[in-house]
Amino acid sequence: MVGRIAASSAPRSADVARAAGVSRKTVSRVLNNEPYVSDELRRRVLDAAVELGYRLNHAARALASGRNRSIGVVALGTAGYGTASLLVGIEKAVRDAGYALRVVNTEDGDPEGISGAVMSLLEQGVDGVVVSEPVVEGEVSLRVDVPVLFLGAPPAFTAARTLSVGVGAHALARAATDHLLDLGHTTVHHVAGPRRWYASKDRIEGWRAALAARGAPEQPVVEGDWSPASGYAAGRELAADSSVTAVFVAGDEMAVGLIHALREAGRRVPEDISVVGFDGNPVFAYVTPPLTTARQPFDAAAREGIRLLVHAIEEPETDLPPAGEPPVELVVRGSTAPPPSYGVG
Amino acid sequence: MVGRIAASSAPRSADVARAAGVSRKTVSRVLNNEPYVSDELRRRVLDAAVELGYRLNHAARALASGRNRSIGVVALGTAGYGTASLLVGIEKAVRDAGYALRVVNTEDGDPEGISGAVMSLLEQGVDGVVVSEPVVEGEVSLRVDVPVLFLGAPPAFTAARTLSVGVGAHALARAATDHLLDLGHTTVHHVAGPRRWYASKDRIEGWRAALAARGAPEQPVVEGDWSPASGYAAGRELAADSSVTAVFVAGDEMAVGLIHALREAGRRVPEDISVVGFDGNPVFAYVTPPLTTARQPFDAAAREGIRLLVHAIEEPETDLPPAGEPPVELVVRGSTAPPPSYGVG
DNA sequence: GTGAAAGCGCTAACAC
DNA sequence: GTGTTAGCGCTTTCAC
Repeated sequence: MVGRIAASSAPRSADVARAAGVSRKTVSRVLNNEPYVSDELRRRVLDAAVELGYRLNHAARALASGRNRSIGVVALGTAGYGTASLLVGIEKAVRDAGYALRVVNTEDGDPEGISGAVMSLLEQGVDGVVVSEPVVEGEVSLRVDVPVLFLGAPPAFTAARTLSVGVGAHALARAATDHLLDLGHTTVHHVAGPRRWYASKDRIEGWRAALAARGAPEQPVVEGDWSPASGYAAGRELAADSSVTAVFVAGDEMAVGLIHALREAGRRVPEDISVVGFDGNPVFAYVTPPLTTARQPFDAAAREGIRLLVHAIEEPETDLPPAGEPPVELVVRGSTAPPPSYGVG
Repeated sequence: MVGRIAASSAPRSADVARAAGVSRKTVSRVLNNEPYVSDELRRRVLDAAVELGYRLNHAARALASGRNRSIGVVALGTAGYGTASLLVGIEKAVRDAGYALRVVNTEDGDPEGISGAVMSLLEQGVDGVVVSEPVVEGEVSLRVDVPVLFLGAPPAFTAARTLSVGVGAHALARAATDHLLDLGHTTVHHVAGPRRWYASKDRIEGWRAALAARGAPEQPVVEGDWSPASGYAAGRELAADSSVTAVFVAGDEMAVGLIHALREAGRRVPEDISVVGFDGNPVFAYVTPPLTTARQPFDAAAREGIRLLVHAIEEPETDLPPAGEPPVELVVRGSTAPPPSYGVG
């Protein structure tokens, strides 16, 4: 048998062990921060590893240990502020927890797409899965043996261990509607996202609850698709109805489109019609009029969700009580005002 | 030796082989779409795999074969439209190529942060790395034995095999400036991103080239940080200078902030001052005035970059000529107009 | 066309 | 505290 002469091949843990004059197992212990290694050996191993430019092979570790130290996320393939903010928050929380992140987008968060994405993540070997803003609850039943976190919605499919962390959308929608009602509007119209999205339903319900609590008349929901163009279309529709004085829109971008249509139709915002958006993208503080909006706690939700998920991965036995919902934050800017006085407009 | 009784443990390729009545190697061949397997056996193996709910173990495959079928991306940890669009494009291209995606963000794309991120990706076992919009060229020298693609900038560090795909920022900046000059403005001011970003430099140079080509006087660059707030600050500064009639801003969000400041200061856009943004976020078609902007070809750049990267991974021998730059796309909306007539304003 | 043996780089259980 | 022995589940020779 001829020895491998490949001088430039990457060093393995055996090389580090040899260089440090210890066994491979000791190297393994040091690399995994396990106890029962003398400080002296630990030093020697670490020095040797740096010296050789050694890099641990995660695949081998995963195969031998059964643990991957990685988390997979299923996200929506859009560059929208909400989706992107959530992903950034997830990545940071995952990295801080010492895990690697694998991402699979679904073009359209339907149950089949999501289950396919989860499947591919499972093949890749993840210790946990995050489903970011699943669109609908479905009867997809996957054999998933790792914990699954649903972010921004209740579980969208059955799995052995599911967790779920909301963004407080119901309370946020209610606060947005209450703000308009407090200003003196007799009722509030609502432009929602697509019905099949859980996020849409949640906001609709919050809006409805606020209306019901004040005995305000409920209005038919106008349905958009999150795009500014759909908000614009909704705006044209609502501008035609002279009784409209206040609108709660389920997304900032739709709200901007709506305001544009309203102004084109000669309706002033906020003098004639008040508008509240949803999300909290800071850039809309600089449009005319600056957009009043319900800020979603993307970061806090991601952090809290990953904390729960990692706990479920590392200590499957003990239940960790979820922390309370993050505070409701309504950002009042210039797109809301009291309704026009009767008999004056 | 007592057989494992764990009835619920996940099936392995040996189980599939047994169920199909073939050897493990044949299963492997079928799963990897290798030739020299009879259709009949192929069918039997596939059926058995589905029957047992078999899922391939990527870690084991990576360990045995040395290939991971995964690509790592180093991105900026921001939810901005540009970064997010690029990531969405990368994910889709990677998935279409049959690879898995691993993501590591850097809080701040400095050389140390990037090299740390690349290192962690390498440990995870990726076949290629994408560095999305690195901030600066640095003297970071990593021992990277897989191909590295720099997206939106030239190579930021040395590696064995580097590729780079631009977004045509220079040409885009030049087109934006030319548009303003064509309208009759005698010169164009520029609000840039942070100097240490490659993206900022590229745009500055395109702007400068356009000015120089017409013999237009060059103006000092105002530096922002991509945020709308920094655009607002730049707007206050520029509003104080009555000679300003046209501004090319290196990012849409800064442009929106700038316009807000201009209008607050009593300068009309576009009547008094024309503004062009950069990126192409569609929502800004719905603000007042609708923003004229240079649209970055995020998707095309990501697709082309990943095509090159995958080629470099799979056929390291042959060089693939990069396709031409994508077409320059200037979206003219309402924030630009001819300069105010002399003696009238 | 198909199968048997060996081993990828690491960690698990055990011995010392 | 430390080292030894056996695999993790797959793909790779190479024989048939």
